[in-house]
Amino acid sequence: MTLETTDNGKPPTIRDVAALAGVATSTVSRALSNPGRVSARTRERIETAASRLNYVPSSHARALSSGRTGAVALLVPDVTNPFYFDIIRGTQNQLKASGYTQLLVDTEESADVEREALRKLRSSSDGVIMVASRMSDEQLSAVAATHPLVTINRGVPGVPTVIIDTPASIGQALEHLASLGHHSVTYVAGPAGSWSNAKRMAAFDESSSQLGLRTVKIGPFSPKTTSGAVAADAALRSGSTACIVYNDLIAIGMLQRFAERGVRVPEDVSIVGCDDIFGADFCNPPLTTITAPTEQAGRVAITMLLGQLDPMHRNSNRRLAVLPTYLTVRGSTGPFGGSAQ
Amino acid sequence: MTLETTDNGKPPTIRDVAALAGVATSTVSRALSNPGRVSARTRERIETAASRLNYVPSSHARALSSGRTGAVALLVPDVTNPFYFDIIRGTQNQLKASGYTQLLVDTEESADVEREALRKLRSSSDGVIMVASRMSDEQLSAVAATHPLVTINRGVPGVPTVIIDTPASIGQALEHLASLGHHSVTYVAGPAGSWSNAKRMAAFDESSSQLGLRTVKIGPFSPKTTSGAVAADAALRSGSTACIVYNDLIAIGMLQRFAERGVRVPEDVSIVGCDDIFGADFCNPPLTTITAPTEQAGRVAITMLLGQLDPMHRNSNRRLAVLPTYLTVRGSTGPFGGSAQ
DNA sequence: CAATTTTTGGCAATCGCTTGCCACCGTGTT
DNA sequence: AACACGGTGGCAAGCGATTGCCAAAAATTG
Repeated sequence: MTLETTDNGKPPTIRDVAALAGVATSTVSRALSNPGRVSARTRERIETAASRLNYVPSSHARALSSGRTGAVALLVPDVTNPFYFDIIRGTQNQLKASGYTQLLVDTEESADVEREALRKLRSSSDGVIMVASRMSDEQLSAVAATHPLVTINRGVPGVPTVIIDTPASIGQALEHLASLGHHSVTYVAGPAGSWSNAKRMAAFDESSSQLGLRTVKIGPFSPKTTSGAVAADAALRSGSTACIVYNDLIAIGMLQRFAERGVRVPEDVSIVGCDDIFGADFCNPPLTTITAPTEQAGRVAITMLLGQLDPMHRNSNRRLAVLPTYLTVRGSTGPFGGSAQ
Repeated sequence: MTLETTDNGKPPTIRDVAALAGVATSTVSRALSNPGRVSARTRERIETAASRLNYVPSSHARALSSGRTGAVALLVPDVTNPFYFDIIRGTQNQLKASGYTQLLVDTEESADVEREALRKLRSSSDGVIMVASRMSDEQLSAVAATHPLVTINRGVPGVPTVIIDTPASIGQALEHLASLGHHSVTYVAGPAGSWSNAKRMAAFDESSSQLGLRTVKIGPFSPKTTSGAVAADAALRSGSTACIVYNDLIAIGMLQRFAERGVRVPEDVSIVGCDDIFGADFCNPPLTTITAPTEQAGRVAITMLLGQLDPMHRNSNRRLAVLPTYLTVRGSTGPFGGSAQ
């Protein structure tokens, strides 16, 4: 039941409200966005008028004159990668709670697309969250210098970042494998340009040498289940009895391939994934993986970004958040040969 | 390498470009958005100037004066439901191809949230796609009357719609079950307010009576894997040997519960899901399901919406698209007792 | 009760771009 | 030679808000 009293066909503007309330537009503007600035009586009159007209301020007009857009852009490498689902959900929720709108952009795992998107969005958003950006440190720093920016899973000196500390759990995963009796472990690498892949690989190298494990590395592979087939075949050829895989998507693809080839998991080969995405708990066998607090990452990133925007929160101005992860053991890891030890 | 020649600190405006090119702002505006309107020579000069300044028109200013926002809102009941992810991907891709921006909103499966979002977005988007809307027919018609709207999986008379015709394949699924020897089939219902649930249930009723199958209905259940446990227990109590489940999320949850309880699928009970979401192919056992062309649905919806917006395309003005589905048989269906027949 | 301070509300400029209307220019027509 | 006309480009009026500045009104003070 929309009663647009001033029904000239177009949606009501601030002027219509002002007229109905018998005040100037400036007063309406203040009453609505800066309550303390007008007396309670006038404010009330204005609010009544506004709701009678079902008035909604034009975000564009507001953006134009105030410079604030009320929107935050989220740049994600691939919207269909389940890993990002919960990040998107996290940012979405946190933004809505603060009255912001989310602009979602799929950057197709390309630095160029990221750059192009940034160019366009710079003027139409108050800030940007970039997830697993492929851009160079210099470029990201440059962006951060002119526009509020928070990165997720991409550390850049001087740029506020939230990091899901998957590498920290890789040691734990390797210990888990070692204690099951594995001596040789393969790292199945993700995309070449990926920062998190580099970090995971480095942690793998370090921990495995500490544990005295023999290691092999294969890849890079695209982070999709379809890469699993090649990865699985390569893993088999590597001669290791266990794999740590860049992410669950590839790991699940490998599981499928192993099933096809009659390779038993975990009797013939153990698999550890990363991220604990949707599906990791119900694939066959369920995947042992490093669980990541992805939704929290989204929320924290927004909190940090809003902190940059709103001078109120300037105090709580963290520049870095490192979120802990943990190993979730399921059915895809076990002793080689299947004998409990 | 950003060379903002007119570097006063702020991003360049159309005025800067005009000055550099030695023309009026109106000419710049036309050169950029209405190429035929200026001579080739001036246009070129302007384009050079614009790119030298790295000029990007302000979408807000443009929206304010022209009324066109270049944005389309996508209202989705739950951004973390994998079913919607390919829709999001589809709209995203199609929009980007047409130079539009996507505004993603999670409506939390609530008609109220939908209404509120619409109120806000009406002025900040050129059109809206609503997926599986919970609003009433009247409300949706009212929205469509004042704002370009396309619904997905929610038929409303007079409102352009794209429907994924899952009900059409339910008959096929029932035949499949009947031919495996099942005589009693349970429908595991989705949310009460859901249009697609109603349609699927109706198709289930009709086809099952045609096939002379005994039927039971249980539910409603929330479309999440976590509902699967209750649903599985209820299904067992129903005494049927097979289930058709509102969607794959619930179906996968049921699979997990059955495994916990030691109920074998498909020997003890057969399961058919709907949608063929991410995960349906690698759960245990892989799910027989009705495959839906979700990404295509997103693309088609955008095409229809853009058709409403752009007078150019007014001719290709379809009001309804029905996308066919098909049954994908995997491991979760089989003869009762496990004996091939 | 006059003087001073604090509130409250209005005026008008401004944000960056679009677009209707008009003027000018160079050709083509009669 | 006078006139008409299509092609170009400029002028200026918005679009719907915000906000600095100022004046009137109200509250406080001595």
